[in-house]
Amino acid sequence: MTGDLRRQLILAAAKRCFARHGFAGTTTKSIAAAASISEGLLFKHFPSKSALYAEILAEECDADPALHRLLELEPSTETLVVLIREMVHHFHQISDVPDQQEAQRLRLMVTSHLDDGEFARLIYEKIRTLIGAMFTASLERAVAAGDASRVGREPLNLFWFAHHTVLMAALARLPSVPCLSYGDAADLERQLCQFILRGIGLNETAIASHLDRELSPDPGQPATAEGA
Amino acid sequence: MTGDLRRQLILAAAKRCFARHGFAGTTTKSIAAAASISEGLLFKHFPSKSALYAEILAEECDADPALHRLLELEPSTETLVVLIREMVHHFHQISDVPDQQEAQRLRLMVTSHLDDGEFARLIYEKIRTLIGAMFTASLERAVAAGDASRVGREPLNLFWFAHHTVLMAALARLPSVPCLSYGDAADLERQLCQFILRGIGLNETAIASHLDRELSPDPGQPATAEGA
DNA sequence: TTTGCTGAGGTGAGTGCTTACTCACGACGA
DNA sequence: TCGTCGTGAGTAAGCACTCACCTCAGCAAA
Repeated sequence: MTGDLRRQLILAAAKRCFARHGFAGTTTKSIAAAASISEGLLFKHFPSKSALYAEILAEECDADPALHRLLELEPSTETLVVLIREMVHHFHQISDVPDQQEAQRLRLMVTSHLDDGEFARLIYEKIRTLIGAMFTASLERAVAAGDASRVGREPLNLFWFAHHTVLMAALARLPSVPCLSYGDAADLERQLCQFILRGIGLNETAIASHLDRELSPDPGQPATAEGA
Repeated sequence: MTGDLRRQLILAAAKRCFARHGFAGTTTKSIAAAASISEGLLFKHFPSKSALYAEILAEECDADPALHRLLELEPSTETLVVLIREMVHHFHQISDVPDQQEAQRLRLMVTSHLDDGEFARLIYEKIRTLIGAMFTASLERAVAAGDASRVGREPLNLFWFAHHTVLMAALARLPSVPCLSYGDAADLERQLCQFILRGIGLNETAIASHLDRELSPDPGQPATAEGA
């Protein structure tokens, strides 16, 4: 077993532990067990539990490459709808596939809010630089095209509101027994999309035409709409 | 010092500790210090750390009495707007007043989502029984009055979406350095209200008329719109 | 081929410290 | 002289972290 591979295995195991039990709730013993090694070896690779945790957080800061596909689209009402739809789908699927990469990222993100918020700030900033411009530009176009009404002087806030909604909805479905039993859960993604699109100012006709246009089942691996 | 009073002081101190550092991150020593007593006395009042934690969670399940004021209103578009406005205000103020009762409740709520979700389910259920009917009835009236368009077969989901949005917005502002720097933060409450009211289907004219109607600064202690 | 050395991968029994929790005992009002 | 309030020095277990030691491929001299 080469050192670098072992290192990656430890990081993966530790991420699972930290995501599920938080920093204080995770013991180095449990990490070592999850990685199927001795505690001694763990400390050969990482100087301390904190250093290991810090490295996981830093690693998670790297943005999702699948996201970049969205950024090549032309700003438009259509793009706006796609953006929201992908974002909703991305968060929605987190709780469907258990113990998955993205679920861990969500947990780390939420944990950070309860802590000093440092990690969350980094992620938010990364999201902002990646999709902020695309979102506001698309909203501008939508307003110009008569698809949306202009709302307030801070269109980016609308994006964050949307992000809040889907993140919290995903969090509520995270425990093995979901915290909330939505009525008509099968249609949940669509309801979320409609709520958000109306919220950011799109009118009913624009929503109806653009949201229905793409009822194609997701082709292969759909782009995720952001990073946490 | 009477036993029952001491008990309450311990509970209050422990709630602060648990809310800030989580269950695993809190030591009985720190709780005793926060309550200005010895560890020994702590265990005279509570058989274990877990029992103390459980009692705090159970206590938090009791609904907010201030909420009941809202429930005496007649279901209407106006009531709907008031409900959302109060909910937004309630969550918004959490991060303004640091180390406050409601902030602890928010932390416990979020922590539960990362854990087994048991506590969160109880709270959600309590909220649902308290305001579910009022929300849906008001939305019905709004639709009937031409103030809102009917959206989907599950109006209650819309309420949860709204709840998600404000809860997450509050969470983002919880750390001493907020995770997000909203543009034009002074107007944030109003922007959130507009986002949500549009999201649940109210039309622009209804929002404009009802939201502006009550720009009166909150009279005394405003009712909080829910329990977490 | 054999031998001996090296250095990285890996272990498990420690280390001292902290944790949750206990207990013998003092203070004191009823 | 009780019983309640309260303490501080315990205890055993668990914690992050260390260290002496083992294994074994790789490699070069004999």
